[in-house]
Amino acid sequence: MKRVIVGMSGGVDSSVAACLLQQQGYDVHGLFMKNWEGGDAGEQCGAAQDFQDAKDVCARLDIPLHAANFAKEYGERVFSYFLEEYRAGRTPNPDVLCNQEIKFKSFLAHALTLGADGIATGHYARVQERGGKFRLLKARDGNKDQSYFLYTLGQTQLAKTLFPVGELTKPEVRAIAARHGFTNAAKKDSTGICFIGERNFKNFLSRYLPAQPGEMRSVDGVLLGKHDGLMYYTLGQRQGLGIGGRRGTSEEPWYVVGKDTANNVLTVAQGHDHPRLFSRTLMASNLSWVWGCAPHAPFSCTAKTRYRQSDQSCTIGGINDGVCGVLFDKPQWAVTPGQSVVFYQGEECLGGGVIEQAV
RNA sequence: UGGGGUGUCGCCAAGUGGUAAGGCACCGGAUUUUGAUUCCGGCAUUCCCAGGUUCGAAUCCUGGCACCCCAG
Repeated sequence: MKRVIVGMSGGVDSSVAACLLQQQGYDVHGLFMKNWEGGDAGEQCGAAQDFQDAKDVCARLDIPLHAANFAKEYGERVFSYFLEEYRAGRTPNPDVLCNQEIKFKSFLAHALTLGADGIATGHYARVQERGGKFRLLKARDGNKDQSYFLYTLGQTQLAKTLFPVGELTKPEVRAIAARHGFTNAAKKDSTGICFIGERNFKNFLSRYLPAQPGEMRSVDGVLLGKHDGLMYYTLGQRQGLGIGGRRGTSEEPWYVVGKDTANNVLTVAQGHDHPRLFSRTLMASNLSWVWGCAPHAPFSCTAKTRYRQSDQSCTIGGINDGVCGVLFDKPQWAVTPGQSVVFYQGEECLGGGVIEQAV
C-alpha cells in the first residue's frame, strides 16, 4: 500500500491519522466530504470551519486536500432509511449506515479512482491482518472505542482500510496534534449524527415527520398526558414527557416503555428500573459478519446493545437467513428496535445486526 | 350559602410562631460520532386575597374569595 487517502473531517482524530501515516512513509492525501446540504446559517458556518481546519492541517503537513460531495448518496441510502425507520416507530442508527454506505463504500470507491491503494479515517478501532484475513478489533483506548459503528465492514473494506489512531488514546492524539501545531488540537469532539451534527432532535425530525399527537398512558392504561408523535420518542427516554407529580404515586421519573403504533399511544412507566424496560432476549436481522460468514451457532460471546455499553455476556442462536436470536445472561435495559446489536469476542468485533424486537 | 375539609413553584408535597425541605416537570451545562440513558447546576424574598396581633407569621386572629365532600 502506497497512497492512502484520509477522510478528513476537520477534527483532531482524522488530522492526527493523516499525520501518523505520513510519518510511516505513506503518500498521504486528504479528502473532505460534504454529505449534508441542509442546515441553517449557523451550521453552514460550522461546516465551513471544519473545512478550514482540514485545510490548515493539510497545509501544515504539505499534503493535497481533495473534496467530495456525497450528499445525494447520503440522502438516498442513509437519510431516507433513517426517516422510514422513525416513521415506523423504530429508532435507527444512521451512523452505522453512514459508515457502511458512505465512508466505506462511496468514499472508498472514490479514493480508488483517485489512485489510492486504500483509505484511512480517524475512527478509534483497529484492523489486524493474519494470513490474508482481516479482523476488526476494539480501539486501544477503551473509552473511545468506535468499533460499534463499524460492524458492517467486511473483508473487502478492511483490506483497504487503516485506522491510525486506533492504537492511541485520545489524550495521546491531542498531544500529537498540539505538538504539530494543529489548530484543532483542542477542538471539542463532534457529536450528533455524522455530517448533520448536534440538533434539537425532536425539532429536527419534525421538519421531515410532522407531529401526530396521541395519548400517553401508563402500563395500567391510566391517561397521563399527550405526546406529539410516537417517532419523537424512543424506548427508555425520560426527557420530554412532561409528566409532573401525581398524587399517590412515587417520586420517580417516568420513562417510555413502549409504543403502540396501532393506536398511536405512548406507553410510559415510572422508575428507571421498571421491569418493562428490561429484556433477556432479542431478535436481530440484517446480520453482518466481519469474517464474511456467520460462525456456527449456537455460540457464546458478548454484545453491546448501544454505543459505549459495557460488554454483555450472551448466547447467539438460530442464525438463519440473516436473522438470529440473542439470549443475554442478564436482562438488558431498553433494548430498542432499529438500533444495532454488535457482537464481540474479547477485543474482536465479530459483526452485528439490527434489533427487530426484544422480549 | 346547613355541616365538614382544603388552599405553599407548572405538578406532587414538607413545614403549625423564628425567618419557604424534597421529588417530578422544565431550563442550562458535562458525558457522547445515532437516538437515549447518566451526571452536575438553575428554578417560590414568597406561601389564595385583605387587614390585624407579634421583635418576628406560610404558620395565630378577623373578614373575604376559590375549590372539594356530605347533607339538602
